Amino acid sequence: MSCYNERVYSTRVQPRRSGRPTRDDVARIANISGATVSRVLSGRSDISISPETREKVLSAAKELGYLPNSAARALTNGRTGLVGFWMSLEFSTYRGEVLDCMRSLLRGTESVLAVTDVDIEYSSAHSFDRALRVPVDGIIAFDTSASVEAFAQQSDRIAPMIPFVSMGAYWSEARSFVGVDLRRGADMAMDHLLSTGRKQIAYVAPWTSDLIDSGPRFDAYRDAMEGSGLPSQTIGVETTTYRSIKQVLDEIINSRKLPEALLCMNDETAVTVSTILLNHGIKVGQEVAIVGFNGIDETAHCQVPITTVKQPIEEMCRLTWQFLQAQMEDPTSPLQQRILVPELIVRESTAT
Amino acid sequence: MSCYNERVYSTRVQPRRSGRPTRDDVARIANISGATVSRVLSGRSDISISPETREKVLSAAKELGYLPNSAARALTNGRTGLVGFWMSLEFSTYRGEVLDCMRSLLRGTESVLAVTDVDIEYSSAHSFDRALRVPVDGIIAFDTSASVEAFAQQSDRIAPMIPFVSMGAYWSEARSFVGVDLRRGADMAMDHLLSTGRKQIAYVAPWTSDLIDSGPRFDAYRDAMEGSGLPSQTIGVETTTYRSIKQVLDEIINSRKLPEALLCMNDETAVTVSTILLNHGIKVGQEVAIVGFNGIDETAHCQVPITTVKQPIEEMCRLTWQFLQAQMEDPTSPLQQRILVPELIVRESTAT
DNA sequence: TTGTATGCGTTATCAG
DNA sequence: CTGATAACGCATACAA
Repeated sequence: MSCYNERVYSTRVQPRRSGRPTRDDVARIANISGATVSRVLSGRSDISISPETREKVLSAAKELGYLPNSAARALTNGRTGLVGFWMSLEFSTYRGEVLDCMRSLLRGTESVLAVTDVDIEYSSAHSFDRALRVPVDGIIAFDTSASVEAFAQQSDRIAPMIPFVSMGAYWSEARSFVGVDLRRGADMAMDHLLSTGRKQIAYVAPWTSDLIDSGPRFDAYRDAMEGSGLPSQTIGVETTTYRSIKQVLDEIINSRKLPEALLCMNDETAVTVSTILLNHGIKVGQEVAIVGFNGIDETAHCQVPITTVKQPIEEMCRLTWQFLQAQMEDPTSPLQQRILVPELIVRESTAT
Repeated sequence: MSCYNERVYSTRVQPRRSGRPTRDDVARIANISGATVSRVLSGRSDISISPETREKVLSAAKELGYLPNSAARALTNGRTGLVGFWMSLEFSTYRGEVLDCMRSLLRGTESVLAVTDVDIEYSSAHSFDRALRVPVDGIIAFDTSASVEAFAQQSDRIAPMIPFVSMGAYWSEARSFVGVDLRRGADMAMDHLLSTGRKQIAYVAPWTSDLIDSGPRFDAYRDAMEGSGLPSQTIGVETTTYRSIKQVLDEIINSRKLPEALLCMNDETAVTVSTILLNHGIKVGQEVAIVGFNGIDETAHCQVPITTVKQPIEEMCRLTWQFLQAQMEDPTSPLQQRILVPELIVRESTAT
């Protein structure tokens, strides 16, 4: 390159150098080549390094507080060691239990879980784009209906390249998944309520969500009621907080229109409903039956233990991780799809 | 370079190419340069592109299902747009509420939260290394004592380079933090118990954790008891599950050695303890006082509302994010440190 | 408006 | 055992 052709990149919009010390900074201090620094710091045992060199590198690295740049590493290696876990970070006990389980599974592994918020309420495209900013080797999408579809759609081509397994209540046939047949679970719950003689059964869900008039839980409810020639009744709550549920229930109770049974879209709601009824002196189980979904621990230990449709969390997570590992090892491996059936756990809240 | 000097890197151990289409693949299809593809896909409005070119690029990208490689982008830009959120993914309601709050804060931002499991039980160095594999622009460490220390130690040099704010009960003076003075909160709780005449007060925590004989909560308990000339009594539980708490309590109740008050290390434990006592027909509040920590919603709505030391979640998260943003904008900005005081919320469980 | 060339910080290959 | 260097995929300064 001739001297008059020197390029001077003086005015970059954004500084490229992060300011952090790099491998070559370490090399300079240690008076050896950058390649050797890499070798030492790679921590591989199949590479031989002279003790003095190793020492020089390590002390230089320590002095500088050097930390390898993970983006550069990822670019070179073609892999990051990260597994993206897409889920709604909106809090729920069930989600917490699932996260807990997944975390235990990955603990012994080389992979690191990077949990990303995929917001159900917001535009799926937006969440989707954001979640994809995390450089991962594979993705687990847990209970994120919108994103699964978006991903599957855009995925005509890209999908086969990124290891992806969806897990939970929603899935796309185009990709690998471990699904839970909530419809079946809800059917079991309705069978149970109807076969124990309940006729006035209402479905409880937030009217701000899709669950209020669609999805496997609602569908099962509606079909069962119609199948028995009974009228449906939906109780919409603002949110699943104590306050807003109480507001709705108080009104119903005061107007003496409380049904014989309440099918709640999740356990938290069921527990709260139960508490409120009990505070009104209503006998949960005898007077009013309550059923929840997911099977969180609390349903077993609250004042009146609650009947619930328990998700097979452990098996779901285990299979998902297994499927994803297979795909990460061989991206061309065939799709793996499995549907699990939840379990109806009958407790006092639906006693006769 | 002369022809006899051609290097042929034919046999790489690991394939470098991920197999996914790259920017230049798109360029080839569209018959234009890679730079232009970048320009189109950057979505910047201050760059002028001819309509036909844009169209060509977009359709080629779509055809290939092209997705930019985030690692490469990060390397070039010097930033990833990710914020690392370090926390224990071991489930607890309090952690869930904090996560929920943080997520809301970042929702409107350009930044994406990448939640990483930092396991308290395991070697801090291990967790630490794993968490650092995520390429982030800044780090929030929530209630992760070991990692904060490890980071601060290693941080003599590196620390100033990576924006880092710790949040919650643990912090290092060497870095920015938003702390919560749990000691003060626990002092308030003990004052309350003692001033309402309780003398036999026990401290409840898992004996498998450090909390059983150290930390702000235990220290406050011990000091208050000693200060009043009262004997300390620690009740160690295996875990904070219903089963293991019940096992311990049953024994104590049967041997008629139940204290007048129980200071529980967290709300979940307090709620469970309360439930168990109530099932034994023991009047919570009158016969036995119960205090929890953190201030989760449930304490307000359970059978007997529980007195608790409430964490200032919202303010804590807001300040932390504010501090981190400042550091990310200007890495040389001075440390920001703040300590918040929790609030004692008195409820029926400590009624006289 | 578009193409060419450079560098981001690594790792792995090849030549000493 | 160590040093030089070619990629990895992208964004931008510069030239055209």
